[in-house]
Amino acid sequence: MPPVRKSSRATIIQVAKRAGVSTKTVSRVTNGEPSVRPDLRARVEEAVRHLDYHPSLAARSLAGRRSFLLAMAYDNPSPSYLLNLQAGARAESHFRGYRLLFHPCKTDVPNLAEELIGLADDPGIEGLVLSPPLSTRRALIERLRAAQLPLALIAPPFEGGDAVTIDDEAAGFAATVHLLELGHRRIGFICGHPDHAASPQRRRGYERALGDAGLAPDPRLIEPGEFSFESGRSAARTLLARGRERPTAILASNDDMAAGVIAEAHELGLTLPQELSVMGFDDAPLAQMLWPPLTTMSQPIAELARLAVRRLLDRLQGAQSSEAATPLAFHLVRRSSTCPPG
Amino acid sequence: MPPVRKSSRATIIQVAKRAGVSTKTVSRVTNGEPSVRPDLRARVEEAVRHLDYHPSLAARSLAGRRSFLLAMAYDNPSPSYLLNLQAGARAESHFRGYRLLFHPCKTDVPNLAEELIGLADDPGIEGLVLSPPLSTRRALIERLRAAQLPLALIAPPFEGGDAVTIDDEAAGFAATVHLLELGHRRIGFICGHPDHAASPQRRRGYERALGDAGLAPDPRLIEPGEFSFESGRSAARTLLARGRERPTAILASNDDMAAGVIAEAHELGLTLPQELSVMGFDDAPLAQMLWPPLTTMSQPIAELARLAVRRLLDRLQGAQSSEAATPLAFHLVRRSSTCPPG
DNA sequence: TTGAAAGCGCTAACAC
DNA sequence: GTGTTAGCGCTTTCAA
Repeated sequence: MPPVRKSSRATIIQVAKRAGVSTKTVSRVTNGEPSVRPDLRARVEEAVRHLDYHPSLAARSLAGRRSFLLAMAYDNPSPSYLLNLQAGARAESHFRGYRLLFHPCKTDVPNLAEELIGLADDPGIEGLVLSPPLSTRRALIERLRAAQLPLALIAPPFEGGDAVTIDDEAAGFAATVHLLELGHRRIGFICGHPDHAASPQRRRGYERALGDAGLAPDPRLIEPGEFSFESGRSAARTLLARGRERPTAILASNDDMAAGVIAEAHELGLTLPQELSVMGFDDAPLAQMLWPPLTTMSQPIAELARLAVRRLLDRLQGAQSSEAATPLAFHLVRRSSTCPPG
Repeated sequence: MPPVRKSSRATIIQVAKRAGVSTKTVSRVTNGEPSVRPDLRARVEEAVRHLDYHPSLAARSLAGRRSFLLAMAYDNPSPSYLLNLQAGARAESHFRGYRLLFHPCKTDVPNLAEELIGLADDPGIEGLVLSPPLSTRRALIERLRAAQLPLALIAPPFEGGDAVTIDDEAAGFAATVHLLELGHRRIGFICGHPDHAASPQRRRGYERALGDAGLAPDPRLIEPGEFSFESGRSAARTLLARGRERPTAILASNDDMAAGVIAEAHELGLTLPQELSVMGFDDAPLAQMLWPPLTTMSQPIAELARLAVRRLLDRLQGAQSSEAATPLAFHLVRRSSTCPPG
């Protein structure tokens, strides 16, 4: 089985010859090492351009004992969320000269840790990006850390130099303020998956906004959820069963659950948004496809993944920037699912 | 910048030593070449197991001048569709010992062909999987073929040994039959993107089903679309503007457009599904999050990608199975967005 | 059917 | 700051 496409590319030797330097100097230039005289560097760069030289990944890996490979593992939380994460992680990896492999997996398989550690051997990854819900499994993460696998955690529910998060409290606060400003006083809240860091934080923001408005949080207005459409729907069923006491607005911790609220409200024959305002988090494509279009808090998902990869690569390359990352910001996207209480 | 994780894995030499054979024999065994005496093969396999030997990708690539790398290029048609495609392609690649890189790109950048051809040099991919809408750009594909880049095309609108499709005509037929069986006679149809192979085929199925039921297709019941939510919505606006003449059911060529139809129907104050039945294609997660939940034709998207990769790899490895692939089947998923006309 | 030897293209270590 | 040399771990001749 011969290769179908022979590359016949220029090698480092040809570049060195043309530039009149040694191969080692070419290597130094292509690797961005500082100690090369500017004139030599320029000659090498000219030769590289002229010969359209691309260093062979295989040779670099073999000689340098590094794979230039990262993996991102996930257990699909939601297609659009995941795709955004992929895009951000890919962009940063690419920018830094790394390739990124995606590794879908199941959170609940018994030896997931071994499976992931195995990635360091078989494809030979240098580091692993873990996205929710994998990044929330404390035991898993401890196993991986013990195995010396460099990690980047996206939005985990605990601290660590390798974690990158979002300012969920502020987002929960801002979302609630939007509803308060519209005039709502009975605002229902549907929590996210309890394992996820965002969940308690968003709830804290909600409660703080209520407090600032002089309102005491009512436990009967707060329902658990799991980030799924179905969990949102059943939470809405409970919240809306309270007759005249029911909330005039519901804030769901993500768009999928908000879709569940909307479905349930339709089922109950409520007129939206007049009889019930609904909000979500994420600004997924879904938000625009619901009826009415969903007001939601948009989060910079791709940016989060990009940052996670950047920090991972920084650490891999020795820059000990181990202080925690500053949380990224959200913003409100107003659509038609919210209005003053009717 | 030293490697952070030194692998210190067993090499082919140690395996050869333990098995009492030459490295070449080990190589033959690990590559599944036939001409090795069973007893030697057994000894090698024992040694491989015992030493937990994994051949080094880098060394294999360098010596064998192959990268064991494939890429899949796409311009996000819809998150869940894409994720399914990714999953199928990944599964088959992995099964065959290949890694798969994802390459998101923009259909309309001027030198997309060069960008993709570049993938054969820089990461050094051996083959490229193209998914819609990239697989529909004839000029692009011709450039890539001319560059000798082995291709797999997912659902392109034209023939070719490297194309894998779905039986869209049958699907359009089956969907229409479902609506006819419910008793509908005025059935609107929203076409897919004109570039996409599926579009005319689904429409053909729709018209054939109508014909079989003794109905003449009415051009005023057929609207163009582009697979997007917005295009579905504006098509619905047109179709539903016909007063008493309006269709009692609308068949949209995908779920996103069906979501647009539903949004428009809600806007118009129609009661669904009694006053309007709606159907889509794909069975995306979205279908379950709409109100009412969407009846739709489910397609084996992951399977399609898997098949595309299989055929690509077969060709790369010399098996000239160049006859066209048999189209894959759909099936109907009944939910609540369709009912007898009321 | 099997093995010996010669690289694949690059980087590491060490000299200069 | 720069060059030389010896591999990295495998596959490929080609000979036996």
